Amino acid sequence: MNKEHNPVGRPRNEQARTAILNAVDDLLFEVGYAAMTMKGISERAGVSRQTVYRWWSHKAEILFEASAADAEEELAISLSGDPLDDITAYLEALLRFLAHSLAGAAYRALLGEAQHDSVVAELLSAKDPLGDSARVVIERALGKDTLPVPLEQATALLIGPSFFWILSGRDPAQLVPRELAENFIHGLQARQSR
Amino acid sequence: MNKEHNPVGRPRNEQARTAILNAVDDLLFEVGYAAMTMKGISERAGVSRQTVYRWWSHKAEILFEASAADAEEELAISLSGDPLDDITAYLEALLRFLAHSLAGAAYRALLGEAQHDSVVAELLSAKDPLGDSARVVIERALGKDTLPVPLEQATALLIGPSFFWILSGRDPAQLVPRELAENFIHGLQARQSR
Amino acid sequence: MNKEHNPVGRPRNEQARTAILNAVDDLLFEVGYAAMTMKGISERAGVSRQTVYRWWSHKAEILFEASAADAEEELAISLSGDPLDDITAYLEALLRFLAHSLAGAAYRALLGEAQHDSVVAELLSAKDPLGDSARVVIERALGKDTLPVPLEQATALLIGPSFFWILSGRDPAQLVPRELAENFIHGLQARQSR
Amino acid sequence: MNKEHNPVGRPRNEQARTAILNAVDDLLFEVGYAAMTMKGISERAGVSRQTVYRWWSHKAEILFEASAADAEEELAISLSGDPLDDITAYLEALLRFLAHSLAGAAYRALLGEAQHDSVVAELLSAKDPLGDSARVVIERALGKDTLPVPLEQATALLIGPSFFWILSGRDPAQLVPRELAENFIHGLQARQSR
DNA sequence: GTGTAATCGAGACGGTACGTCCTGTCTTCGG
DNA sequence: CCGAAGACAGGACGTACCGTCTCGATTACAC
Repeated sequence: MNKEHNPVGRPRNEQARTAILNAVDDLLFEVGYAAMTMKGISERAGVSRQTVYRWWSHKAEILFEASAADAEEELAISLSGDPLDDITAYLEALLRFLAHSLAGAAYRALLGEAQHDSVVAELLSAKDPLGDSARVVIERALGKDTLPVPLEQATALLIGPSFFWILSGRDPAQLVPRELAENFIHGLQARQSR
Repeated sequence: MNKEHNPVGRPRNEQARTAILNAVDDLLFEVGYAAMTMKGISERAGVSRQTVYRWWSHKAEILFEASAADAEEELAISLSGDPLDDITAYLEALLRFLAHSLAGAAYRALLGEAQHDSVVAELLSAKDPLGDSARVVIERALGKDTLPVPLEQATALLIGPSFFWILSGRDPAQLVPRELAENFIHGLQARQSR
Repeated sequence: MNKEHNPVGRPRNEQARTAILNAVDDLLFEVGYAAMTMKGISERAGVSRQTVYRWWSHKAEILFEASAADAEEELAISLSGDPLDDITAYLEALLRFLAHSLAGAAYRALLGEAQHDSVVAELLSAKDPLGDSARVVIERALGKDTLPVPLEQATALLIGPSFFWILSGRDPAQLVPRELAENFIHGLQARQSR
Repeated sequence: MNKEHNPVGRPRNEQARTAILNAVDDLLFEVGYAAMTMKGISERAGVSRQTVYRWWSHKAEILFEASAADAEEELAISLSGDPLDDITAYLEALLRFLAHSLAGAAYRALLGEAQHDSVVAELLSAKDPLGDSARVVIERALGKDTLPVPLEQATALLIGPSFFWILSGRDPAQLVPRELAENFIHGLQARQSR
């Protein structure tokens, strides 16, 4: 009733699907995004090339599907109630994600690709783990209605500095999440009190 | 006296060099970074493939050399004396560069590539047009000694939000440079007055 | 029963195979062996370069396969019963093959290549159209058991003079097969009667 | 009087010439004819590429010049007075030359190349070490006027079998020069006595 | 001495083939 | 219909040599 009602023929092999997603994860770690090829993925997954192409068009899509859930999870934090603590915790998670996590490496690779491949750009704009997680944290920690700037801009103020720092190749150890959090909150308050 | 006075062998052909740099610029605009190939560059420049490889190893290197001067120029602003005006002007230049300029497209492509190619990453960290320009502006507009945070972090606070906004594919028209500038300055002042 | 009954995967394209063999024949005639390249062959055959390399490693192998059957056919003669006539007919066929036939040109090119390429040398020693045909003719025309010298040496005596004449670039018209045949037979008989 | 009377400009460097000829000899032995390149020759000789091209057009020309004298010397034999001994001695020298000598390897390489390169063919027909040496031996050993066949054909009968044997890749040890010599002489006598 | 002219080294140049790799599609057989 | 296997056209990869060229430096002869 609720499924494709008459899926005639042999059903999709779920083992093949997960083997491919795992292969992509492994290869990202082992050889990097650039050296990752559709051929390599299929061979690593022990799957025919056609099977990969049947379900995904680009390696970006596979990588996106393979890492999206991890990204969401890694960027979700439990709130304490204290705004400064919460923002700090979020920035710590963000830095960990961007600089040290495999899902974050996948995200950076995809975002890099998106700069010169509109298909990947569209993929990313459809599901935006950074923006989504930041929106949630800001709403919960600071309140949606008391924000002196639109929520979307606030996410950019929150994410931007760390994002730039990591993507421009700077050392993540030089960044202090608590200071960034203070700066973010005080900046908004300064605007508010004018 | 001050130059290499005995360059043995046939000298490098300067026309070939500029033809290659121009070809890279043209191709970036016409077909985009991903579809730009060493073969395509050499053919567009009317130059042998070997000649390209003799002087550059990767298309990234050529693009970097072709766009570095433009980037520097586009990000340099003349200062008025008023900090808010200056920061605003800089952010306007930054947004124009990242979102609309050819040199900016080159920069974004290279930065994207740097996420999964350490050779390109090194290339970019050697010459950092965004950081350099931001450092200059902050020093001149706000004074180097009165900054409540290290200069390097301040550049991240200044550049980060716009950088994230554009690279994550958001609409540049939704960003108001003056507001970003106010936020940047007030945030720093709030820190200072604590 | 007698064939590979389970050839997995897409079967080889027989059209591509014959197109390549024809292309090699054509190119040998049109541009000569030296100017014949793997690239040229693939383009002439309307076939991808990979497809050529998939089945043959060197142009020599293709040429060998393309001309072996023709060589065998051109060097096979129908026997009359008279030894002198038969040997004469064989030498006529041999001269025609070496000096005027396309398959002969292929054979000379391969033999030339074999002088400085051991891979080609092995190829030729595995299938030796001159030796094979001469062996047959001598056995049938003169009898195997009455030969005063080993069969193998007899083939060298039969083939050698014409072979040297042509390969050293001398004019085939100056060679009279009947005289060579007489000389060959009388030489053997002289040995025999001692 | 007998030399170029006014060779203006810097004279040719004789050291460079011999260095090139030696390099060709060395490379023929070390890497073989096919892998021998003009670039490799110049580098091995410690000479600029232009200097090689100034005096020779093809590697075949250099190799020819480098080996012609050796070939002539190796194929010249001192006559004893007994025809059978002389012919046998010549065939021994011929086999040694073709199968084991460096100059012989050069000759085979050039003759091989001549099968598909008319420039090399012309080179070889201008100076024919095998034919020349065989003519001399036959004239001296058997007398020019008593030959029952034209001298040129006689050389083919003498050289041909060994020539075919070696160039077709057969084992030189299986060939007995004395038997070949007997066969050659008896064959001619049989013709004569008819 | 002071041209003039040819040689030599070094090495850049436009070209072209090399053999390999990956792309995305296809064609077969078997589940 | 799905999937494994693998052939196919196409095209870029980076390398090697080709034969030519453009330099500066050298080495002879002629004036």
